[in-house]
Amino acid sequence: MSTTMRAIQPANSLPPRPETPGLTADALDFLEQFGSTVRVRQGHKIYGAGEPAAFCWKLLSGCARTVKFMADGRRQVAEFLWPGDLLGLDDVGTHYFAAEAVTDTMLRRYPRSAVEAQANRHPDLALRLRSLALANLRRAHQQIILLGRETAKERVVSFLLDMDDHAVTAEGRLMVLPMSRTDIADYLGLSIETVCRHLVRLQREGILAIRRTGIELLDRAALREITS
Amino acid sequence: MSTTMRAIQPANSLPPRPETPGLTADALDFLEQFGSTVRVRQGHKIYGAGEPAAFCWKLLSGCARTVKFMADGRRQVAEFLWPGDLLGLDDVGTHYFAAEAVTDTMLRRYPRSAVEAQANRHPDLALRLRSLALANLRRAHQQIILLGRETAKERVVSFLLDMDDHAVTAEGRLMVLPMSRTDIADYLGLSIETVCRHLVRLQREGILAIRRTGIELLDRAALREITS
DNA sequence: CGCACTCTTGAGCGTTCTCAAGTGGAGTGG
DNA sequence: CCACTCCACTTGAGAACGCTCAAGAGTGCG
Repeated sequence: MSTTMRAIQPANSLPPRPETPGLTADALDFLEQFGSTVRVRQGHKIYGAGEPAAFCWKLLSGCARTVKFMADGRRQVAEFLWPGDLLGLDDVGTHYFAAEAVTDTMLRRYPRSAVEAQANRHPDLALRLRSLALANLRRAHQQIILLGRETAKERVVSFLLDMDDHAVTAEGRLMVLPMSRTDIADYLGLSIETVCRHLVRLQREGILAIRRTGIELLDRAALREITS
Repeated sequence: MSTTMRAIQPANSLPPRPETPGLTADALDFLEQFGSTVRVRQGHKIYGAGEPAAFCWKLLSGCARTVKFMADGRRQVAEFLWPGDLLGLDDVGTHYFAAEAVTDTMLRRYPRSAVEAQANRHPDLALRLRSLALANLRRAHQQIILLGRETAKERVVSFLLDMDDHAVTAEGRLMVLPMSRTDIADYLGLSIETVCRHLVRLQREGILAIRRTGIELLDRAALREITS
């Protein structure tokens, strides 16, 4: 598979919506000796669907996505990745999803053979890897509920609240969304127009403001009310 | 979380649609000493959402489902479980989904503390647990694509092909579906009426026959064509 | 300034949903 | 054994939500 494993949960004021265990990266630190740093430019692939899962990756900077195409071109985005997140650990033989850079990214790449070998010798690393897989699984299950049973408006709001934990810029209020509307639509199982319209509708309700460079959340309580 | 971990992949003539690694249950065998056998009747809960994940379970016989309710009653079924499948292993602290018996079931129950303790000492068990988590993750990702980007007709057909691997009766052709239409609808993110209508439509096309006790697949090639 | 691209807006359509009624077994009690 | 009830499933009609197609607005870049 191609999703990701969230390695570090940043200590935000708002707790992240996916309730992940408090993981730190320390148990992975001694893998550093096997790592190499890679740069992937905006829009380019990190790894492809169907390719052997020879490496796993840690996102150092930028934003990435995991995607899968259907035969006729329909696309599903499974996850967005943020600095500190791990990619490619959830595929056994070959990658199920592809991974692509949403913005210019820097990554650290580790051979899977080294990871597996170390995991065999260090129970704490094995436990960490399992915890990461389970944290990913929980997020996948949350996405299943979102896609299976939430309305378009609820999906957009859920997305905004999720992004609120990740995409906040240093200068306060404005939430910068590095991904395109198309990415958001394919992540939420909607059309790009539906995403647009609901954002505009929320803006008219005074809940948010759409800016040139991002979105400003004006009434988080109202957003949380919508997702109930 | 509350989904399941598929322990054994039965050697069917048709390969199962989710490409899981070839797992056998042997590495879990020495947990048997900690297990106890439990019977859960049709419709009753095995464990509830939000409850501490104190046990994990192996389904010995019958069929089970993992479900989650939204505040207003909307329901999502995450998975159906079959004999040999493991439940409850994918939750860290508390169960995210609930698990319920679709039919009368027999289960084997293991304390998580014992599982964790053994996993710490036996790297092969730790690896097995991780493989199970990753197999579950892959199936969750397949469900995400189904829910995000497939049409109602495609979802119903995907479901039928999945069930074809599990629910086959000994007496040949008839596929017995132990779960209700409501379960199927909540699994596929559809309304019960939409599931019905598409089944009838497929029957009219001569692809299947709806029987009192189940469904007979008449043209599997046509079904596979639909999911492309 | 013009081109390319993303995002927004509009109109109309279609799939799916909701609400409602009807059907048919399975089980129960007379 | 036959009514009666209950429940799951099916079928129908109409509405609603989200999609498609199309055009327009805004932005960045050469």
